[in-house]
Amino acid sequence: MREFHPVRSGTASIYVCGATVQGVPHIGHVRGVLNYDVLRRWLVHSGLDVLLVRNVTDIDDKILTKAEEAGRPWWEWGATHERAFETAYEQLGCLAPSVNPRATGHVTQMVELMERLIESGHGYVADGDVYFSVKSFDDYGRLSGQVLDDVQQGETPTRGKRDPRDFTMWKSAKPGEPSWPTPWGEGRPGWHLECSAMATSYLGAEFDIHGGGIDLVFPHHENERAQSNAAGDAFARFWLHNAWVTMSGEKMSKSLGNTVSIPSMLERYRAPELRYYLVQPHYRSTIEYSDGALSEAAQGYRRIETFLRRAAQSGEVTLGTIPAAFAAAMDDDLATPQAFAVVHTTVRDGNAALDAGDTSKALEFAAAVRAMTDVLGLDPLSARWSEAGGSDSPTKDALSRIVEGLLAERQQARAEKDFARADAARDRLQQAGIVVEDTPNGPQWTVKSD
RNA sequence: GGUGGAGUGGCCGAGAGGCGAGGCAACGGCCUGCAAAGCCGUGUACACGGGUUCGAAUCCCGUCUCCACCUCCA
Repeated sequence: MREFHPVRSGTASIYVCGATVQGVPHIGHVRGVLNYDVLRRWLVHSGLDVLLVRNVTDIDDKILTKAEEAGRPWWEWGATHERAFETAYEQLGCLAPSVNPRATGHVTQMVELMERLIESGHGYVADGDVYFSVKSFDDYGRLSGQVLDDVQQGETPTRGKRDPRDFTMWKSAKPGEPSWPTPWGEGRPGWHLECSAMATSYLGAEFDIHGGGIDLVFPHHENERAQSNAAGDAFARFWLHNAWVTMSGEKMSKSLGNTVSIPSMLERYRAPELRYYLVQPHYRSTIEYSDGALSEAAQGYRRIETFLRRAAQSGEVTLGTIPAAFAAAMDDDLATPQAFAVVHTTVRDGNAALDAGDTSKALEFAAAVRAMTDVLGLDPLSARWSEAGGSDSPTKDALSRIVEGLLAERQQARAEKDFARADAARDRLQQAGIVVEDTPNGPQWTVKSD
């Protein structure tokens, strides 16, 4: 951990390894993207102009085999799942990246990088494949802490490799597979090469932060770093790796069949509740998925939401200033758990101020809560999450009239002290999923989501 | 075999030598026609065994258990 100073003052450049678009996104995939979204929002709030590049690996062995199994063109398979990922990110309130480059669109840059590596003796060609010579780069292994001699050897035949530990930058074309022309023949990109090429082509030879999942440390990021540094590019100054979402103690993955897809989650929870669940733990700690923990997170979000709605009845809740404790937490390696603690103590203070009738103080606390949750992408009053957003739809309008009618009857019954009738009205609404709460400003109702 | 990480109260989840982060749940109180929401109060937890220290969840030694990476993976 080191103090963050950007390469170019006033700007932060971030490259994140995005999805290999071979299947539907699960909550583990989204977790990482959410973390970098929070990081980006925080850096923007800190006054930096953030450039965020999130790549799409749209050519890869798995995409080819899965597309073939499904009898679909490989490019359609990739595009379909790319859309699924983008939709999931958007639904959870991730800001769009500055650019989301696809590997297939950057072959020119990859060829250029390989040429530099071959010229300098770090790369070599064998039977149309292009390899990186691991031994030619002294610093190999430093990022991941791996010692070259102790690395377990793969079982794949080494073909033209000079050393079995050398990795493939470019794969020669096989019959029926898509390919692109290079000086060494037709072929397609290797996974490590594409990220090196895309990162530097958008962010320059040296940039600030490179992110991705913890599994990418070795070999992916180690290899990216080797390629770029060996080619003379300073590359990333900071590496961030987010941990997993696990299920029954095991990492969530398609091969284990323990994934939870985003669409199925959103049937049970609202998007900001799921976002709260994934963003609250520290990004470097594993989230052991459980229904109980998720519903607790949803409760936590609702507590904030309820407070802000309550406050909004007393006046306008603006985006206020961020408390120092929150900023200190976020500045400390993105310590979101402590940041959430600050949010909650502010909520408590705000509720207490409301109870005490101190409106101006309450609105001040509420404004601080909005500012903090805004940075976390969780502001309940934002246009993104506020349910008032679609209130003028005919359906909502009709619902609202019926509910208001029933509530008026209930108020009448209450005034007559006919509490049985009043409670019956409330029960009827409750059965329809509508929760009624009495406040000093009269009864309030909300549609409950679960 | 090598590398990295984890084990905290009923649950989730921080912290990192003395002062119990925060949330959820529970219990008691206030408020309420009753609820709900909210507020106040209650919990004495840090895998195990030793040690260092006036004092250890936090440092040291040892042990156990779990996870991840070294093959595609967020």
